[in-house]
Amino acid sequence: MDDEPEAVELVEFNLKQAGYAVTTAADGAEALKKARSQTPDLIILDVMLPEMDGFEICKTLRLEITTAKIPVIMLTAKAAEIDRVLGLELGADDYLTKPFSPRELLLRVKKILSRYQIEEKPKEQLRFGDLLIDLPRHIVSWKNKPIDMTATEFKLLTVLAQRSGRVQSRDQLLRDVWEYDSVIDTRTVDTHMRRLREKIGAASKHLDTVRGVGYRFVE
Amino acid sequence: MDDEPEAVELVEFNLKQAGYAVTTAADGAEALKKARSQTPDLIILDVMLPEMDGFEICKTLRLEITTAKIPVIMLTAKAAEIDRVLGLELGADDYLTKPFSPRELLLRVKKILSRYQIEEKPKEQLRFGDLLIDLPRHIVSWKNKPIDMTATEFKLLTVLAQRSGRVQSRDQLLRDVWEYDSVIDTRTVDTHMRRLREKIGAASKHLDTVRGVGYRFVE
DNA sequence: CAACCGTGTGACGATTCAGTGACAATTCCA
DNA sequence: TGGAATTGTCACTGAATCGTCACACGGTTG
Repeated sequence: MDDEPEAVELVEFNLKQAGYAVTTAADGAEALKKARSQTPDLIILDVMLPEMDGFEICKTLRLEITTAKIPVIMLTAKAAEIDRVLGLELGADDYLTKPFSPRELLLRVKKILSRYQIEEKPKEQLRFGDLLIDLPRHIVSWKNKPIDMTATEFKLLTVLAQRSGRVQSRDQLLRDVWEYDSVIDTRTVDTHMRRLREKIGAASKHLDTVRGVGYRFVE
Repeated sequence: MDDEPEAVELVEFNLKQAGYAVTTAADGAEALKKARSQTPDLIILDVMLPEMDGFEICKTLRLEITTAKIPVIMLTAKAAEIDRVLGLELGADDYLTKPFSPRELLLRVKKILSRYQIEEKPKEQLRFGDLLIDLPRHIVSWKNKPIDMTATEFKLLTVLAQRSGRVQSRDQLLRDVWEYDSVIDTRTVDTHMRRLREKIGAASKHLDTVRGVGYRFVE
């Protein structure tokens, strides 16, 4: 997320080389949008950006629940302390002054990620556009409006969403949602899918039927 | 804890100015001794030290229970990356390359301390609107009027409130409220929830039942 | 085109679940 | 020690939820 295309590419190339999945953004607005929708493990942010500067973005990221805890590394061309100060007080986790070596960047990234990985836990929230599934709160919401559903429906949706993109057979779902080696009819799954679709309304576009195979959650 | 007396003094002066209590050590052995006996909130360590170098000390600190969790900031004269790596791999929490400004040091110190403080303070009081739970006093009040309740009810309410928003299964509650791996019937939880709700009256709007899952405290 | 297969749908009885009142066992305290 | 407070269990009940069925629908296949 930088203003100089080549610099962005360089960073991207190096991070990808190192095995990280990288998404880039051309400006602040895009960066914020992607941060919200993808909730990355780490954000690298250039201070100098068109429109909204890096400080502004960092501040905004910190204010929103979904992005508040994502570590941020700030890139700055000015070595002046004041920039650093701001970066730190804004809650950035680290910073680099340009020019920096790719190796140095990788080290920072590695360090930050390892620090967070220690505390890392399985995802508590799954977000797909306007659909939010909050596991510990046991709440599903669509466009910030909570959707009431039964425990079974919640579990079914969760299992599908956690395996987003992969088709789950009815048998698979019976095992994972109903847990015991159920003596339950596989058609029961259909009924629950129907009820689930009814309840989540527009969000049911995420729930695909794969004829002859099973069901699939799509993003 | 440095090998150059003036530098130590400078750091000490600045930290004290900022209101921190500072202890210094002239060499590695002294540093270790003081770290063990005083268990400070933070250790600033120079890489270059007579006898035992900073890496050695850091490694030793990490090995001992009393000092393992104390955050360490490393100071190094060499900007070479390799040193940084070592510092990081040794588990230092941050580092500074010399020369550094006092202001920069203060920022790092502040940041590290705040990071740890956030994780460390269990709240003594929980307040949700008119409902106040005072942990050390063992008092619950609603609109400033104390509510009489039994120890079990208090614990139950506390556990739920401390995990506000997150659904707790009956089993979870049995583990956390009754503590031992209880042979108690999970339905017992229901009974206590009922009594709790009766006693706290209007405040029971905070106590949600999540059918098929458990109970949840909502704000 | 017609038979077929798999899925969506509406309805309904069966089951599960949490709230409730009662009661015995246990603990607490005077 | 004795009575009161607290605690754990149980059976009962209404309501929510669940599983199943029969049928409708729509695409696929021969």
